[in-house]
Amino acid sequence: MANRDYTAKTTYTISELADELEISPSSIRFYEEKGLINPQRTAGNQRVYLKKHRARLKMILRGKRFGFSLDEIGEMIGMENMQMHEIDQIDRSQMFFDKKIEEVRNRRAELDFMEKDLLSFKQKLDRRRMELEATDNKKLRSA
Amino acid sequence: MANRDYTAKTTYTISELADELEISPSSIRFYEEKGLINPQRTAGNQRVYLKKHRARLKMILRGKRFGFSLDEIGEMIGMENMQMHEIDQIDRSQMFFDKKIEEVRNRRAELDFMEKDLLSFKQKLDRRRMELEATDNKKLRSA
DNA sequence: AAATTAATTAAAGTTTACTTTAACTTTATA
DNA sequence: TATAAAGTTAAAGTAAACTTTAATTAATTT
Repeated sequence: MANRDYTAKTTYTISELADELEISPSSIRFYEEKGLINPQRTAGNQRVYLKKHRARLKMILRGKRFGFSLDEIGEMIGMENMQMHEIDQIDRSQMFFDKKIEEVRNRRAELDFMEKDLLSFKQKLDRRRMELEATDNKKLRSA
Repeated sequence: MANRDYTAKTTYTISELADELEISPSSIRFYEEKGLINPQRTAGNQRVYLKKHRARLKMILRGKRFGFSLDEIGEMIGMENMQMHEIDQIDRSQMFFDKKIEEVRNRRAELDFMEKDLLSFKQKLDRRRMELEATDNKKLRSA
């Protein structure tokens, strides 16, 4: 296959990624400091990000939105990259992930409650709106 | 109806609520300072919480777990309690809640991604486990 | 080649959400 | 009724997650 280059983007500078993910370059550097991501470097020492780094960052942001702390996210990443030499070690990690998966599933139920809270706020406004409209109509008729 | 008292609990001290909701009394005081809750007081100035305060606290905690900041939660509560005198005002508030409800709904999709991330970590471990077991069996046979 | 523009680091600063402390008062228990 | 346990406030302290700054170097544009 000769000379294929569909100009598909495969590397990113820090600010390209920052723009795309709507976070600041310093946040990305901060995550690196915390050991959550390890980009390559150019000859001149500037960070170069590949698809996998972008995917990793997206995962970090999802974890954050879920409510995991950066330390927790770091723990997961650490386990993912760990050399697993013993069945026991694997079992413990599996249990760790089972717990996290359950947390995620429980969270779904909470979202339902949250939605109910918000809908009930909205309905309260609806009722108030109908009252107001009734009053306004009365005023209009009597005018 | 004479003398009914099913000893059903209708008031709480700060530490009773704190214990039940698994937060510290100071957190509850902190939420009060932020204007998120307003308990009654005893003659001796101690806080007394009713069912509605308990419900309010639960809502605050749900909001927090969702990722709303205390300021955002305060904004919602403020709108709930606001005197709505104008249709316009109501419309703006409705739009506010519509946006929040959409956020909650979008979050459900993210939970699915999060779960996928975690499941894929787990499967990686599964594969590693099978490799390890195969190797161990070989060793056993050759021993 | 000169001048922007973007990147680098280390360190200090900021915000949010609490927690702790201290000095004191109220309520419950022995 | 004395003692202990729980509550009160204001103010200072803390941890996490960034952000800002400053001094410097690299890459891009004109």
